[in-house]
Amino acid sequence: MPRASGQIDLVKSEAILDAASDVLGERGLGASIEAIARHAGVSKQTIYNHFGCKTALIEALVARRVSHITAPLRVQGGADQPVETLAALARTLIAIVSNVRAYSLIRVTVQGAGAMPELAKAVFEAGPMTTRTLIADFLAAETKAGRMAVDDPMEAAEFFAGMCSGHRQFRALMGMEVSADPEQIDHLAQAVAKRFFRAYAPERGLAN
Amino acid sequence: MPRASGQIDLVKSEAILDAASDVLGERGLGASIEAIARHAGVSKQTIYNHFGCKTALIEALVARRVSHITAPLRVQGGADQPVETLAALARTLIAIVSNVRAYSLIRVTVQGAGAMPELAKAVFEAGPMTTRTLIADFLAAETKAGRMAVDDPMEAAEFFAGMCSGHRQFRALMGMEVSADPEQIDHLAQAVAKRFFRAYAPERGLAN
DNA sequence: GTTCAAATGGACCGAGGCGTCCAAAAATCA
DNA sequence: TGATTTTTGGACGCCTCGGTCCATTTGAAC
Repeated sequence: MPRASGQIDLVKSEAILDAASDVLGERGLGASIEAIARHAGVSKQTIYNHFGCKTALIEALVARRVSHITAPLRVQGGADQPVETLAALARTLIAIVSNVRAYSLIRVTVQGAGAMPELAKAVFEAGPMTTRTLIADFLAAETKAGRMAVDDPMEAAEFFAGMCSGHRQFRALMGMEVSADPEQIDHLAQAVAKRFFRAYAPERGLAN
Repeated sequence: MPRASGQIDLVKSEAILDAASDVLGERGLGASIEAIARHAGVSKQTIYNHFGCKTALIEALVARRVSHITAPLRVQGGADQPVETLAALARTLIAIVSNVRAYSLIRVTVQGAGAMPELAKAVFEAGPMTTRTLIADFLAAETKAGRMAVDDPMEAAEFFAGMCSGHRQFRALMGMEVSADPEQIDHLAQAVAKRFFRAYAPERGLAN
């Protein structure tokens, strides 16, 4: 019997998505399908065989990346000192925000915001939004345990995330350099945690 | 005698820049010159008479907007309660970040980051960077006066700015809705000021 | 009203991109 | 080896856009 129908090469699919991520990240939404095909070592027609059209390709790309985003954000509980958990959280967040490579997706989304708003929403929900709720949940729990005094967890989570990203997000979006030195990140994360905890510490027991 | 040479209509120039701001903000860098011309009520050729080429038009647009950005950021000193000044500052910052119209420029810059990096740098210097130094200066002064205890003013300024922008910047960049209700903004600004001050208050005299 | 630059609008060119088509080659299973 | 599908690569149509050209109109200064 011949090869069964619909057996497109999944490895090629991945390669195409990788190439799309690279090329789109570099040249933006204006990057041509041909460029992606070249970069993937694949013919243009194959891309159309796999994805149908350019927007479908981009949607697939975003969908795949989105599933990666949520992964490293699990709140690693355990430490009974909130400051330590906060610092760990901050370290993760800052690392994410400093990872220039991850911005290919976001830059594409920003560009395409007008043409495909659902995409922007999906990215936002998968990224910043889930992050915020995760942090908020943690803060609420700590408050209930009496270790912190957070009146509005969602708001506070936003403050926390904002402190972590600062201008880094902006810089990265603009294609400017962003230092990803682990030592600096760690220092920054500790500062964020210390100050944030101080801002929301219970009345007595102000840890330094 | 005839009209002197080089007397292009400055009013038209402004109209073109306004239109460019609108259309580019809506449709992104991909917006056509013709669309801008239509929106400005001007012929395409006129745009070329005034600006030469598309990138020059965009540079002019950015330059004009950049001069607007810095304006409302003057630190209005006077209040001897740092919290009040902080709140005023936060209100201004949040308003800026919530002003969706202002993002036409930024979105264009993000898109063009690859093609014209000097532009991105100029926007960054004029906007976030000067903001940060302004805030840092204020914090340093307050610290010197003993009303606050900021060890690293630049870092703290970044935290402050981050708390103000939060996800709003991100959302706006993605073309999503951003509430600009003055009442909400005011509430948020007060929360930022209160928490930030608490994070950096001198050892004694923790104003609630 | 005369004069000359600026503005108009519409045709035009060339480049480049999306998406299609197709015939030949490669890969897969029996 | 044979049947069948995918892949390839290149040509093609179509469209949009940046930018130019030009004949005509508008309008400001004299």
